Amino acid sequence: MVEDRRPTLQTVAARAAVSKQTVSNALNSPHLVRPDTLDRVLGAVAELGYRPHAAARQLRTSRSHVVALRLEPTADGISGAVLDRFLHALTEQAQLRGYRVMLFTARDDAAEIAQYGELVDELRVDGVVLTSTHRGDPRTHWLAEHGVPFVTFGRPWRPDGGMDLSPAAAHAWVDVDGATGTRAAVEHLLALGHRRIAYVGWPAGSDTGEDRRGGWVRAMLAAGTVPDGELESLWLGVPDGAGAGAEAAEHLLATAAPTAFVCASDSLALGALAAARSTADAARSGVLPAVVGFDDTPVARAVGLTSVAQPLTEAADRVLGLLLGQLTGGSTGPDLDIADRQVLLCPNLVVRASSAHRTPPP
Amino acid sequence: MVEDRRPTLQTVAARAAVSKQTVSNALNSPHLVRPDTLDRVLGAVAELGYRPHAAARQLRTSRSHVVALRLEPTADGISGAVLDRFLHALTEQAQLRGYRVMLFTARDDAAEIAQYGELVDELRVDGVVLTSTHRGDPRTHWLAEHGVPFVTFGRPWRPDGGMDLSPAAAHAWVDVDGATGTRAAVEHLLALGHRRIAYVGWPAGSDTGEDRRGGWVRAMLAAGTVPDGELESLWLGVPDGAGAGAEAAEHLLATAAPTAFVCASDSLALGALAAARSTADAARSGVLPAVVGFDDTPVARAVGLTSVAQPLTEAADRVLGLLLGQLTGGSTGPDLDIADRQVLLCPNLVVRASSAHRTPPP
DNA sequence: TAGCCCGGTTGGATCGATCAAATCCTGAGG
DNA sequence: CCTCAGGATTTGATCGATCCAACCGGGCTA
Repeated sequence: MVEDRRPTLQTVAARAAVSKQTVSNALNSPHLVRPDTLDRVLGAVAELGYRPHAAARQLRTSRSHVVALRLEPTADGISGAVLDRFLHALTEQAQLRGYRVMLFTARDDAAEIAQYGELVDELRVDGVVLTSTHRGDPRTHWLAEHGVPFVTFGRPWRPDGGMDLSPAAAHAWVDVDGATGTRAAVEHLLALGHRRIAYVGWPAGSDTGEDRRGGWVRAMLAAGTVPDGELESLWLGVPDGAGAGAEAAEHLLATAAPTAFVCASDSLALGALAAARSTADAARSGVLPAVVGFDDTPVARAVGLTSVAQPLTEAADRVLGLLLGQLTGGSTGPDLDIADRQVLLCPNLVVRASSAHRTPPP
Repeated sequence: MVEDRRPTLQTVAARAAVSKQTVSNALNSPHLVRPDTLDRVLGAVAELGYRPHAAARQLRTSRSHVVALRLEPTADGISGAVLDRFLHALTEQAQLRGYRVMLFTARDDAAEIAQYGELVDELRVDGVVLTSTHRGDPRTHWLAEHGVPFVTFGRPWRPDGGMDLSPAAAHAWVDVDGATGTRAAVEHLLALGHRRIAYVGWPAGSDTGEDRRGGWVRAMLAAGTVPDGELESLWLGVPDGAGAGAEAAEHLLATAAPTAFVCASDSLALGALAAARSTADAARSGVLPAVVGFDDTPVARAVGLTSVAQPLTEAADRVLGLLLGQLTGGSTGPDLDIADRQVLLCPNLVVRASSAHRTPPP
C-alpha cells in the first residue's frame, strides 16, 4: 500500500546523478557506459526497484515482446490436450526468452484473420504462432501478405493433400512426423510377433490423417506380413471419438481378424481397446488384441495405453526459436536457409500395458 | 505489402478536417461531438482503417486492457482439462468485452509472485485471475497489499481448512460448490436404488477434497441408508490417478461391499470403473457397480462415465465480470456489497452409461 | 599549439494517444 | 447591438521510454 509511485528513468537518473539517457544505455547497451558509472546506475536501479514501462518502450520501439496464439474453439475431443501441452511449453519458452503469450479465440479462419488484423494493427503483438494448418489455409497467405512474422505448428498442405512448396507457402514451420510415429508403432507390434496389424484412422481428407496412415501403409508393405492386396481391408476411416473407434475396431475384428490395432488418436484407440476387450471376453480366449494410440494424452497414461508421443516441448522450443529469429534478425538480415526454417520432428513411442503382452493369437 | 504506413489520429484528423482531439472524442466520447462531424470522422476512420495504437493509449491512460492468468505447471492428470476449458471460456469472454488474456507460468507461489511483480510493475496487465487457491495462499495477500485488482477462481481457504473470512481474504472470488455436486451424485444413485454408496477421494489436507467429501457425507447421513458408524469404512483417500482409484475401489469392494462409487475426480472414477468391471467379471454376476466421477472431462464423455460438470463457462463469465467491475468501478466508486463479490456456482450432474442401469445388486 | 578523433555523456525531439484548459461558435436574452 | 451561457472544437502539455545529434574532455598527430 505504501506505493510511492512507479520509479521512472528520470527518477533513477536523478538518484545516480546521470542523465536518463545514460540509464537507458546502462540497461540496453552496457558496453557504451563506463564501468564505474554502470555500477552506480545499476545500483540505483536495484535500490528503487525500477522496471521499464512496457508500453512506453513499445511506443518508441514498436516491439511489444508479445506473441499471439489462437486458442482453438473448445477442442472437445480427448486430443484437445495436445494443444494444451503445446501451449504450456510455448508459454514457458517464451517467458524464458523475455516474451509473453497472448491468447485469442476465433470461430473460423475468417474470424481469425480479423483478429490478426486487430492485434497487428494495434501493434499489440510482434508475431503469431499458428496451429492446425490445413489445406489451402487462407491464414498463412494473409499473414505473409501483411508482412506479419509467423511460424506454424503444422506443415503447409496443398489443396490436393501434398505438401505445399509454393513460394507463398515457403514460411517457417515446425511439425511432427506422423508417418514415422505410426511406422514405429507397427514395427513395435511386429517385433512382438503380430502380423495382421489393422489401422483405425480418419476418413480421407484430413492431412494429418493421411500422414499417419501413410506410415502404417509403408511399414506394412515393407514388412510383407500381409498380402499387398489385403491391406485395403485392414483399415477404416471414421470420425474421431471413442464410440466410432469401438465400432470400427469391432468391424475390423469381424471381417479381417487383426491381432493388433494402430490408431490415429487416443480417442479412437480407447474405443478400440474397449472393443478388443469385449470381443476377447466374448470369445473367452483370454488373448487381447494389442492397441496403440496417438498423442500420448493423459488418458493414455491413465488406462495404460501404448501411444505415440509428440515432442511438444521441443516443438514449442523450435517454433519460438524460428519466430524470434524473424523478429530479431529482421527482414533485412541474411535469411536462414529455407531448410533451417522448416523443422520436422520425430515422435517417439511410449509402450504401456495395452501392447505389452508377447502373445498374439496364432 | 502495400502497407503505406499505419494511420494515426493525426492522419485521420487531416482527412476529416478536424483536430486529432476531435477524432479521439468521436471514438471515446461520441456524445461530445456534433452528429455531422461525428459522421465525417467515423467515415474517415473507416476509409483509412484506423485502429488506435494500444501502447500509446496505454501509456497515457495506464490501462492495458489485458488480464494475466497463470498456466499451471503441466497439469498432468486428466483433470488438467478443467483449467483448459476455463481458459477457453475466459479468453472468449475477455475478447467479447475488449480485453485480452496474457499467460505466464511459475513453478511455485514465490515464482508466481515474482511474475506478478514483473507484469504489474511493467504495467502490462490491469488485473489478475488466480486459480487453485489453497490454504494460507500467499499470492492473494501479495496482490491485495500491492493494490492489484484480482479475482480468484476458488475460495479463500484458512490454514485450518475452513473458509477464510478475515479481511485480508475478503476479496472477490468465484467457485463451484463441490459439496452440492457430490450430494447430487449421491441422490442420483439413491434414486436408482443404491444404498451402500462409497466415496473415493483424496487424502485429508486438500480443501477441494474436503469440500467434495463433505457433500457425500451429508447426503449419506441425510439418507440414512447406512448406519452412521459405518460411514467411515465406506470411503478412502488416495492420491489422484486411475491406478490409485482402481486400488481404492477394489479395497472398498472387498471390505465394505458398496454397490456404487462417487469419486472426487474422473481419474479416480476411471480407475474405479476398471476395478468394478474386473470384479464383476470375476464374480460373473453381470451387475456392475455404478460409478460417478467429477469434472466431466473429455475422458468421461469418451468412456460414458457419469460425472459432475462444473459450469466453467459461467465461472469464467462471472470472474471476468467481477474483475472488470474492479477495473472500471475503481477503488473510489461505491464498492459492491461483499456478498455480490463472492459467487458460489452449482455444478450439475451429467448422467451417462456408468450409472444408468437401474439394478443395484441386492 | 591548433586540430582531430573518440569514448562517454547529455539535451531535445519523438512515438501516438489522452487530459486539461483555452478558444471558438451560436443562439438566446437584455 | 452587445453580453453571456453553453456546447463544440482546438491547443498545448503529458505519459515514459528510445533515437539522434550535439557536446565534452583528453590523447594523439601534425
